[in-house]
Amino acid sequence: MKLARDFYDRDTETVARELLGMHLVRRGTGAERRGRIVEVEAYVGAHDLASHSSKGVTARTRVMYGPPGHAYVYLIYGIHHCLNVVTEPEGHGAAVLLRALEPLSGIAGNTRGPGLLCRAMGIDRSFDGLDLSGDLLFIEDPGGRDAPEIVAAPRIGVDYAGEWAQRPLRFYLRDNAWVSRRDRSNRGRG
DNA sequence: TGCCGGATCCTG
DNA sequence: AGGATCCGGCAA
Repeated sequence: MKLARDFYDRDTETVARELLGMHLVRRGTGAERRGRIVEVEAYVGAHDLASHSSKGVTARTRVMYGPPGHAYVYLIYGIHHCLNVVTEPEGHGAAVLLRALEPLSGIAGNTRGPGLLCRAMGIDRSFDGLDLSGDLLFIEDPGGRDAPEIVAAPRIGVDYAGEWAQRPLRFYLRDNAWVSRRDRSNRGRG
């Protein structure tokens, strides 16, 4: 069933881990597009120097600081879109970046990587601020699954963030073929 | 108002 | 290894 707002209104690392294995569902454009979330990153709040919210409340981060259970979508390098889901109570400035999907149905193209994920799911900046309790874009718990084996690793592309760059806030399903990058070292399981 | 650089991806 | 290509954030 569709995840309710209280799922998102919790500790960001917990939400990130629990999102692994959930289904991201996109409707409103022909056949339903559905993929299994296999890789995420947690951006835990304004004190997290890798997070856009560390700049404070601005036009761009307004949605991140808004209520949980909404989409935060931004444009990166002028080309690609990235999809996040806002977590924790309003005013906290935290979100989980969805980095890769295992295609399940209705998906054409690559879903390994946040930009490719958005392209395959038909998500752009018009989705910024969208309420995930609606029918256009939401996350569903497929139920009936065992607890997945999760690997924790440093986040990708945040080397500018000092010690926060090293924090193991990237999570993915161990041995899943759809994860965007393979680690050389399998550190930080958990 | 101008400039710098990025939570990426593709090609060479 | 480097280019694409837009816009947010900050300095002036």
